[in-house]
Amino acid sequence: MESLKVLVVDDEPNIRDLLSASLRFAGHQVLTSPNGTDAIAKIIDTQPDIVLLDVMLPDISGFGVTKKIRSMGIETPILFLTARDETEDKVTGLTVGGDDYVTKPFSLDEIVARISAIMRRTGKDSDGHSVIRVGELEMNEDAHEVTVKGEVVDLSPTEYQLLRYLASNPNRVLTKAQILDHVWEYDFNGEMGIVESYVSYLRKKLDPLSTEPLIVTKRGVGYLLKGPKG
Amino acid sequence: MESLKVLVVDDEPNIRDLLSASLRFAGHQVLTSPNGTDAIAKIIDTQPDIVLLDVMLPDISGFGVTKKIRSMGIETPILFLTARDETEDKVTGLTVGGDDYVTKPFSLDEIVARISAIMRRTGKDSDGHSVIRVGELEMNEDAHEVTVKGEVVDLSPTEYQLLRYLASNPNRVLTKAQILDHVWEYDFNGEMGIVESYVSYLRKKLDPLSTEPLIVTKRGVGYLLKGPKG
DNA sequence: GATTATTCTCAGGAATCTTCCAGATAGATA
DNA sequence: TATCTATCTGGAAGATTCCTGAGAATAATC
Repeated sequence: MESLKVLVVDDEPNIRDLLSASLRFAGHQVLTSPNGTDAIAKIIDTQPDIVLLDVMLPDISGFGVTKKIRSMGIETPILFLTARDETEDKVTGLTVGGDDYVTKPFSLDEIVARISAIMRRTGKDSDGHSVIRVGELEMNEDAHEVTVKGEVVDLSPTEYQLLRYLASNPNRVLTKAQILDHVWEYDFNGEMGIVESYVSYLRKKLDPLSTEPLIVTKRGVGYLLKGPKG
Repeated sequence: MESLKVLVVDDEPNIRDLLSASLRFAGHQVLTSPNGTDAIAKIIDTQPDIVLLDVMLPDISGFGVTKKIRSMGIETPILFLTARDETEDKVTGLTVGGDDYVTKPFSLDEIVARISAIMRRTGKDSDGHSVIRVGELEMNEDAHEVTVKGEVVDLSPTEYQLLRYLASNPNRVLTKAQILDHVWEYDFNGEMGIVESYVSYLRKKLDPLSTEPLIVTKRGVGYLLKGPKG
């Protein structure tokens, strides 16, 4: 994906920093804003490609910000961030067009993936490759479908996200800490043993279909997904 | 469908913004107008392909606008927006020719579908494919008829709209929030559980006729309609 | 005005998923 | 080889998500 200009709007500095770092690493240009009024100004001023917008803001709510900018004819796609227990029902009428929303707490990889999905749908992403392909493995992001040598593999949500993270970094060792940070929610409080468990789950599902093991353990370091070359 | 020039006339900014965003995403060019006099001027000036016209306007009523422009020989098709409690007789007399009307509150997908229908009827849309075909499923938009392997399936209005939304995005996961925003009315204030209910209804009607389940649940993500190939 | 159809909510239960634990296994080191 | 450590994996509790039937409220139809 080409570089995008992303505006992150959230009153919690932690969330802003987390998202900024993650999105910058994904190759995007990031702007941040702590409240609604400032966000509106920045949107008008800088015309970002996409806005990550917290619904709960100190001054104007995320919904208010949306209405305001839409009334000015600005069609920038928005990815809403909402608390889980909050308003799962009040999204109606807001995810117009290509918009979407994720619930807090989210995983960083989830955000990056959703941004890609939105940009693909709005057609602003030229090389919209919705398929990740590594050797015999294929992940269709639109359909959320995984195949190995054409055979469909059924994965749970976490299994899917883990595999996507590995497949996005083929032939590269990823430490358990990195995996935990990318795949699990940012407030996850558990041990790294869970990564081992999920790698095990993936192997049990993937290896019977592949000619050689896809996920390789680098003892003392981490894991990597084996690609065709390198 | 090719790109259309649409004029949205409504005094409520919210409605204008909602429709603008939705129609722009559908690939149309959108102009807006807050009242009757301005609308008449814009119609003469810009010659839109279709007009979305609120009946209740602060100055001249939607009917007045219609009479005015028709008297000038402008035959642009009109889609009236009316409040539910307004008498339907009033409207029906005026929806001559290719015109149509929807009651507020409406669902965004309904509007897009009605526009397609009008353009097909008035013959201005060349490649207007009035039949959605996904695998064994066929939806005839003109006749509002659904068949699976040739067998006719009887659907309620909401069931039909849900299926149309799914069938318009085959092999693509749609979240419950997205489904709610596209299929249900924009001021719907209910839970997402209703999407589950209607998916259940659809499955009960469709699956007995199809060789394999059409609607697939992507746990933790949403639903998708399975098409013939990847 | 009565009957039927539809919409929507709710709640129990089923199915699946997440997480942790502990014993088994394999690799590294002395 | 013996020992230590890291990793693997099965099991199980608990949580989450999804499905579906039942019923009330509303709208459409005759």
